[in-house]
Amino acid sequence: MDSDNKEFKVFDNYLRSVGQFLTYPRKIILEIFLKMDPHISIKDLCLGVKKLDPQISQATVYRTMKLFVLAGIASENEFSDDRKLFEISHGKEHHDHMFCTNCKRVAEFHHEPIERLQEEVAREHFFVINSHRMTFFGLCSECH
Amino acid sequence: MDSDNKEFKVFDNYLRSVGQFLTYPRKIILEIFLKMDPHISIKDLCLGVKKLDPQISQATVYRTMKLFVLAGIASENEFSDDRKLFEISHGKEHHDHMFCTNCKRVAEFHHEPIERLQEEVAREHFFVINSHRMTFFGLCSECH
DNA sequence: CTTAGTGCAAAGTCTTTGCAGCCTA
DNA sequence: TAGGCTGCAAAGACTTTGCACTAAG
Repeated sequence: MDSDNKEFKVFDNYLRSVGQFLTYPRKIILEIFLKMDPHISIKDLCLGVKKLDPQISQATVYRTMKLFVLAGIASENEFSDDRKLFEISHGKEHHDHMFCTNCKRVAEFHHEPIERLQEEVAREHFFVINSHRMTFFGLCSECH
Repeated sequence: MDSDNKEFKVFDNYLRSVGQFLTYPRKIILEIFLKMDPHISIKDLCLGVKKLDPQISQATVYRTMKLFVLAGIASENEFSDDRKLFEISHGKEHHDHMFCTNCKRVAEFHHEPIERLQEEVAREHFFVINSHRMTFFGLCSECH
């Protein structure tokens, strides 16, 4: 496995910085996370992990995903009531999402002019933006 | 109570259209919903309802909020893991949100140029937008 | 009389946690 | 040896549902 790629290094560094370690289950979970669909539910992730090693418990997957978020390599986004998905966030430029309500697929996009306007609007309202989220809901090119 | 204002009418019409009725518990819940904080959690709503009539059950509040959403007078938005809030949506122009991560307050804004760009971006990606959501996370003017 | 609506409690779902044993520095 | 780490099962939080009863046309 490519356990020497950037996410593994970032995660390992994070763990060391808080006195923790890149253990075997954590490696497996990260490996699966990187390998599967880039927008994945914790349920599917658990399935993938179980398939590779049935020994690893769901509790560990939950605990590890929280660590991924803290380490900055993953983020979570709720697209609908029953679709809270994780995605890899490390090393990716900020982006927004288009969620197809038919096929449930998620596409990403980035649009600089909107980004600039968002900052401007926030400034106008004396709001200090830390992050923002924008999602389109509708039908992707294949579904309409 | 102002049970003849527009939300009551819209809700009543919706209910009739699906063969249901604007019952007493539904009236109370709508009254409280309109009266309390414009961005409210179901928990707080239940508290408000219980205060006015302890007889009304939580199950009815849950069931009624679903009806509000179907009727188009309410919408739900998740601002953080533990803050899923309902707001009145009927008769309001589309708007986006600024969520203060410190005081947890929600402010609304509308910005036409961004709206237009969003439509343009969607078109560029052959995505048919049905709705969209944009939220800023950060500190409001009072919190920084 | 018939259908919808309700409260209650039980059941679901998703997520977290306590704990005893295990592993690793 | 001292932490952290893990699986397991139990506990929690939130939401939905089955049911018997009530209400309304």
